[in-house]
Parts: sequence; structure tokens; C-alpha cells
Amino acid sequence: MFELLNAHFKKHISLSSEEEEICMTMFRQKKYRKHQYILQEGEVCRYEIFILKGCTRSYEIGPNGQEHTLQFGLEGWWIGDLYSFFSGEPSSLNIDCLEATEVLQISKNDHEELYRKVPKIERYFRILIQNAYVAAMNRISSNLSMPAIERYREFIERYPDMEQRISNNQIASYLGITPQSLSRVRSQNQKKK
Amino acid sequence: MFELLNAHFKKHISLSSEEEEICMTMFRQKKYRKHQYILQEGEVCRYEIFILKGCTRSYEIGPNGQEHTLQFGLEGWWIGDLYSFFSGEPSSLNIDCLEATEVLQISKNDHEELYRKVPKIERYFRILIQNAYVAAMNRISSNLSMPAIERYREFIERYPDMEQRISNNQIASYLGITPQSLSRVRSQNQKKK
DNA sequence: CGAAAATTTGACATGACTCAACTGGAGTGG
DNA sequence: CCACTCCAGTTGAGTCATGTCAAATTTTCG
Repeated sequence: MFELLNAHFKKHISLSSEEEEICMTMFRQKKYRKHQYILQEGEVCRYEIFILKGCTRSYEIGPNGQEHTLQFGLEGWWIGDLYSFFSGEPSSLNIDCLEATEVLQISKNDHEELYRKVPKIERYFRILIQNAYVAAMNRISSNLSMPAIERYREFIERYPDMEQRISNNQIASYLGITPQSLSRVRSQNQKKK
Repeated sequence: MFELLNAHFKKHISLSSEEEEICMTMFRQKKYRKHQYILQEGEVCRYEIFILKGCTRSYEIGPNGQEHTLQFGLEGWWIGDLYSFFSGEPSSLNIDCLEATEVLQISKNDHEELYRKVPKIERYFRILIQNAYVAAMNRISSNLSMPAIERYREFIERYPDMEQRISNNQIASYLGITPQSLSRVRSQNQKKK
């Protein structure tokens, strides 16, 4: 059950087997049903969450009720609301399970204890956040420089497996366009092939 | 000359005076003129850069020649191209000085040596990147949910000092709209006051 | 002062949105 | 197995925000 997380650690740092042991004791497994909330707007995000199986979507609800998808999550990804987790402020995010989902989660206290007991882990998370930051900047860059159709092409090229599992509706809200616009843009895309 | 950086460290971690000493030996001061490049597209980003004085702009050049501003930098901010710095790949960013600018910079080797000699620094950078990531996600959220005029208002509210130092042209390229649109949007904004 | 850059303004084009209707499949209950 | 509902997806018509191109005006700075 910890293999996936362990393998993920080892991509970035090397751990002794005692350190592995310590890490593994800090996480708790949890299962969610399809359509169940992992986090709901207004709650404080109390966990960093690693997905073992399933698929999630993190989104905000805009003033006119539109949903704006900030992040999807699949097997081997970390999700949560980093701001809320560290600040203790209520989150403005909803995290929803698009499929039945299994996760490993760690609380803030355990997280800090883990940093103390296994300082290398601080490096792991630094690298992780660094990669997430780079990805976020790339997304901003795409938003600035490319029209909707090219962002769509980029999306399905970068995450080919997601196209199967996530509705176009939700991809549209990730790209920042309406489902209608995405539909039109896709049919134009077909014609050009 | 190191006071500003030192103060910045202390916001997030506490350092002994020996540790401070070590930190300070790792950085090199550098001065740039207005309009001088700190980093140019195609170069590898070899430094993490802390701004002591002045003002910078990081931007990419799109396929049609438009400039897309990803980040501004002011006194007390870190700039650079994190991706290029860590991967060693050529950068797609240009970093330009909008004013005469003084910085402290640290090379990748020195950066890693610093992590070894002063492990607490890893925590400092983790917190730093974490904050940058949260800011990037907020920017994505604004891009998804707000029209240009509100993004402009948010920008000048969050960075009131920048309005004085940065041309509207460049703010427009940060917001992802044309200078003409920003001009119109601003004159509407005036009327409503 | 004079050249170059930034800003503003106008006219028009276009991409994306809204509202609304329609289609087709998935699931549900009779 | 059929009738029904629900939801995602598609399509059409009209509107609005923003882009493009061009020109006028103002500001900056050598």
C-alpha cells in the first residue's frame, strides 16, 4: 500500500530502510467514493494528500457560480490546498472525487514531526513544490500566449490519459472557457485533421 | 549590503551568527544598468538572484513577437528561472532591468554547498517557493475568474508601489491584454470613480 | 530641442460568452 | 423491455469584450 509513495520518494531522495519505516508510520490511508468531497470550501485543509488510486478535481466557485478548475489529481500526485494547510485559514477550494479514490494523508503536526525525524524529507517536498511552481508558471505562460484551441491541444497532449477519465465540461473549466466554446473548438480541430 | 537578505532569512528561519557568516560568503554582489539583461533567452540560468535595489521584469517572447510578462521583481524579491537553474536547460525567459539594479547572486554549486553547510536554508527556500507557488495559483485563479479590468484593479491594489515604476505597457503584458485594451479599461475605471 | 517610446483614441474584426434549443446516451423505475 | 429523466455534449443566434490596425497625442530622455 505504501509502494507507490515510497517509489515517489525515491525518485528524488534516497532513504534508509529505517527512514522509510518512519515515513510510512506517519501516513493514514483513506478511501473516498465517487462524488465525495475530500475538502470543501470554508474548511481548513488539514492534510497533504497523496493519491494512490482514482481521480480528483480541485476547483473554486466564482461570483457568478461558475466552477474554475485549478488542478486535477491522478495516481501518484499530491493534492490539497497548500495555502490553507500552512496558514490554517479556511480554504476557498473544493476537492471532489471524479472516481472512487484511495489516498494517503498526513496531518500538519505529523508533517512537521516528519521533517524533524527525517530531514531529507524537507528536500523531497522542496523539489516537489519547485516542480509544481514551474508547472504553474508554464500554465500562466500558456494562458498569456495561446488561444483556447491550442491550450486544449497542449492539455490533451500533456495528459493523454486524462482525456479518457475527465469530462470535457471539466476540461473546459480548467482551460478557462465555457463548455460550449470547447465543443466548438474541438469540432474545428477535427475538421483540420 | 547583506542586511536586506539577512532580514529576509530571519523572517522565515533563525540563524546563528556563524551561520549568517557562512551564508554571506556565498553570495556575490552585482550591479546592472537600466535596460541591461540579467538573463537572456537561450542562456542557462546560472544564479538565484536576490534584488537589493531596483526593478526587473521576466518575460517570454511569443510566436508572434508579443512579450508576455511572467514576473516583476523589486527590492527583497527573488528572481531567476527556477526550471533552467535546476535542470541546466537553456531558459526561455528574458530578465530585463527596468531601473539600475543591484543584486546578490548565488551559483548552483554554492547553493548546494550552502544546503550542506546550513541545512536550515533548505527550509527557507522551501517556504519561499511554497509562497511563490501559492501566488502563482492565485494568479491562475484570477485569470480564470476575472475580466481584465478587475485583474488590473487587483494588481494595482496588491502592488501599489509598482504602478509608479512600471509602464502600463508592461502591466498589460502581465495581465495578458494589449496596451490598447488596458488604456480603454483604465479610462472606464476613472469614469466610474 | 528632437527622436523614440508610451499612451490614447477610432474603426472594425474576431473570439468567446450567453441564452436557448436540440441530440443522444446512461441510468432508473414501472 | 419500454418510458422517463438527467446530464453531457452540440449547435444556432445575438452580444460583448478584447484584439488588430492605424493614426494622433503625450511623455521620456538623450
